[in-house]
Amino acid sequence: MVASRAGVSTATVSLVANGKTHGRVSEDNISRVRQAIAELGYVVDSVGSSLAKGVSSIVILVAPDISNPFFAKVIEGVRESLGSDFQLLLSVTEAGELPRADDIRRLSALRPAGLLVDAPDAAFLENLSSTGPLVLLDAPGLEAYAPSVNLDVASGARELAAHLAGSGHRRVAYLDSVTGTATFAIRRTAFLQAAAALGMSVDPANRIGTTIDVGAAAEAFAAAWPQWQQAGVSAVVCATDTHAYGVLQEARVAGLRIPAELAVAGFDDLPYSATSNPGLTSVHLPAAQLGLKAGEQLRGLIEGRTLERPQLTLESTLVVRGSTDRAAGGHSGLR
Amino acid sequence: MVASRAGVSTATVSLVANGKTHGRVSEDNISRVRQAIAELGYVVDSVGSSLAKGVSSIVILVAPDISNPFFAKVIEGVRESLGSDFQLLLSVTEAGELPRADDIRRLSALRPAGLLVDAPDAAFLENLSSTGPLVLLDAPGLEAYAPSVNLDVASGARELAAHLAGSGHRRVAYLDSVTGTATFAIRRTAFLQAAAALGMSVDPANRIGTTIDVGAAAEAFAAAWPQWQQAGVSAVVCATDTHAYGVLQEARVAGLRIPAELAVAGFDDLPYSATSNPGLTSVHLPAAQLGLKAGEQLRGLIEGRTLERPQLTLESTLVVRGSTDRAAGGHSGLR
DNA sequence: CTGAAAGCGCTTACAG
DNA sequence: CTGAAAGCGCTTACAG
Repeated sequence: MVASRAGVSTATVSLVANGKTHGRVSEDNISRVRQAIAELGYVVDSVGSSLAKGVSSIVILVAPDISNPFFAKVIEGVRESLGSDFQLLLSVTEAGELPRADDIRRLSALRPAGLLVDAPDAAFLENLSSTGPLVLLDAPGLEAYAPSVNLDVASGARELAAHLAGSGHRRVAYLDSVTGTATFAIRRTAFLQAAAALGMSVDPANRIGTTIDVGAAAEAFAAAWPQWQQAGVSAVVCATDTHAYGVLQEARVAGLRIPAELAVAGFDDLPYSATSNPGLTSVHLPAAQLGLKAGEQLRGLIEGRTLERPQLTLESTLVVRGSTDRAAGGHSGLR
Repeated sequence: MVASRAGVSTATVSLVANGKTHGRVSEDNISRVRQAIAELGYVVDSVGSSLAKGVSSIVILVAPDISNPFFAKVIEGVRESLGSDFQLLLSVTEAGELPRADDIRRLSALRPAGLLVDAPDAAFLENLSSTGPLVLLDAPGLEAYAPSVNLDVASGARELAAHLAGSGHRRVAYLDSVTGTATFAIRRTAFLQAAAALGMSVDPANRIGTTIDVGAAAEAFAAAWPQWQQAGVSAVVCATDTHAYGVLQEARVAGLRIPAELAVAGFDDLPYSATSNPGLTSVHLPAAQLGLKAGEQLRGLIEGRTLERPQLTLESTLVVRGSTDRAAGGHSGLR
């Protein structure tokens, strides 16, 4: 080790590089080593270090859907809380898939300092034989497996129901997501329950579902609308903003006035929802916070702390825009 | 090492695990070791292996913009070509940023088998002191730094110009991206040149630019349209599909008939462009191929081969849809 | 406070 | 064809 040529043993260099000098290295040596490190641009070889320590400085983030503006925010939050002490690396799988058992084994062979898993299912967690620090994101109902950070989508769903009821809507349609993720069941159930309590009816016949895809949602809406219209539906709630974009698209084609003839709302509050015309009313989910908190929890675990609150839930809030509220406006087209 | 308990030395196990048995291990031992490996679910510890070999099985993909449907396709291609011999990990940076020098040093300390860098700039490559296998993606003009796989956006731009000229357009506007990336200069230059050759005018006054953002593009178009209209502009070409979505959005609000009163086209052919209404005419870029070829080139480098063709260029092609061609149709709204 | 030494889990000449 | 041994770059008891 070249750095040791600046006066001391490799052991001392290691101590300094790891900040474990307290009461073990003289001030004199500390500064001498620091200078040598700076001069040589030395960076601790993480492979050697990992082998000796039994663990690396890599944190692996596993997620089924990385190409998603919502997820980009989550990542930002994770980065912020993890800082530069850890290398955040994204596990890349086929779109919409979680890594398979042998992928996981290979990832474990990297000896990551910790694992962050977004939107897992029970089967995945069952297989996950990893023993290291683990935090789940957006895994409602799976709290038994590991500390997790969840989103309280139900509260936002109730706010949305109240908003629509307050705007005078009485018959509402629901455009669901067909993926079996727990969050969608929660969104639907919470909304339906609150709607019923507020005197709005969501006829089972007026509930449909598609994949999370603008085109699919658009087609499904186009096919369903005549019937919904006949049934007196004046508002449609979509399980995701992506579904809602499909509805907005078809509604424009059909010349439907929004929100006068049809109010539209979604969940997620994706960036595009703020700039679309009309703006899309949506249940805002704190993506960056989700990442941030998950990162903090994982740090705690890595540092061997016991988490005071292993289960965290973040609030969702309704953002009202032009798609349900004429007054909410948004920018209004050509000037 | 537990696996060696199945009869032989660790050296033999290592040989089998690495497939270096040719003429060095007896058939007998090979199968005995294989069985032991299977029984114990043994996976080579990549940290120990990396240290001994001096290189890991990690391939790091560095990119400024991971939350982009186009990029998701690129990743798919990379995965396919890299297979399971390498761990593909995404370096996560702030949105739109490439990693800084010390990030890179830390990544290098992981001893990656290779590096894939998407859309870099010269400054980044200057700093990149990494010595290992390196392949650039979408880095026109930077071929001097490393083997690269590029996109021939110019040919698509020329096709687009021919298509618009053939549809009778004479005055065209251009909505550019303001980020300095080389690809945008190429898109613009190629289109303008071909347009001029075909007798279409793109008045400098009818060229504007915004960030890659639907809202920003929508506003800019809204502000510019009155003048464009007065100037007789009948088509607008956008540097990205994202820009075009903004134009389509505002055009709908204004009640502009598309493509009759205004034809709109973009670059990238994002998934949404196929399902929007009208569908968006766009220059298709082979994202998955880009990733696939880059992965193949990197593999070659890692395996010590000399690349027969270190510089690859993939063709772009025009996809004509309803936004420029009434006949191209697309699905047509409520049935 | 300091350094020599063992060991992390592998791979690879090397001698047999 | 096979195994003992050295070594990859670090960290961490341990003895001083």
